[in-house]
Amino acid sequence: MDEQTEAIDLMRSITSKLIRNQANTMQNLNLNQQQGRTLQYIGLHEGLIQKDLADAFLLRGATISSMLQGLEQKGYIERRVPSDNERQKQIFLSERGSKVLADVNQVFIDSQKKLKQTINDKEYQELIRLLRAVNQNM
Amino acid sequence: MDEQTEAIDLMRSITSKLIRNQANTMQNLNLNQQQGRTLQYIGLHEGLIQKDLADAFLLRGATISSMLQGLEQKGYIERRVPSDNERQKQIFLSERGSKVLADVNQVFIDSQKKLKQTINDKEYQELIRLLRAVNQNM
DNA sequence: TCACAACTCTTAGAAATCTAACTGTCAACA
DNA sequence: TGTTGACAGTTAGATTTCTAAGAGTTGTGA
Repeated sequence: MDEQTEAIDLMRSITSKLIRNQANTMQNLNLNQQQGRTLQYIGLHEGLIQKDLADAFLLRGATISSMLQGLEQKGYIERRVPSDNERQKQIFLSERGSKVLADVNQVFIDSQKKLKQTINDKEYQELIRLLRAVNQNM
Repeated sequence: MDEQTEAIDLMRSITSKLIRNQANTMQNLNLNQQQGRTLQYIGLHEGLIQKDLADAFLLRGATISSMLQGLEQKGYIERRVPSDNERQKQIFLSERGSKVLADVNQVFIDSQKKLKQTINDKEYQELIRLLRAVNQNM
């Protein structure tokens, strides 16, 4: 592997494997990875607006718009225009969405468990520390 | 951040930022990130067949097929059926593809430099070591 | 040898994502 | 108060990626 790009090559490789591992289960839930991540984020920040999602995932507003239309059609979320600002739409999980979210969370938890098993506990703690620093400073 | 999924959340976050950083330059080259990665891989393994790409990137054969049609239309690659196995197609960079590849490589090198600057040298070496181990054992 | 499975790639059609342009709402300030 | 720019979200159309099904080629075992 080329040393000049090894770090990002490794991250991409690991990410691909994680997505592949999750693919089967997510497909049973009728979601792709991005939709699953979005449901998770909504669960943690109910009432957020679409722009918050665009910022969190570094995606275009139009992409969020389309994705949420999909999640709304599947009955996983509800969108409401707040009375104090008619430009925005607040997003909430539906009852059905909350149920699916539990399954989605489990998929990601299992993924992390799998990752954790590849190195020992001390190494894992160090990896987390380093990734935090990288993420924070980028 | 949820501890149960923090490792994968961090990796996804960092990956998103890398892609976002590269987006402008890649767009000038008329390529997206996946297409850039594919050109890199072809450059390193000229004469490989489509299946090799599907395996390397954990993508479906159909996806590779479509993507290569795009790269072929743009004149960046050539595909040839080898005489000893008519099922396959070997892939080569065109002259134009080789030129673009130099620019693409620079984008990824710059990305890694940016990542490297977020932590000190010793930490960076340790990060590489840990990512290698994770990637290998997954 | 020949039937059948495996392999490699393609196509068709659906879904997701992107860019660019647009609508409607709010905020700032002369 | 009225204009102007910023903000939040949508739509249209192109591109990418996916799944499912299919075509042609090769390998294998009876």
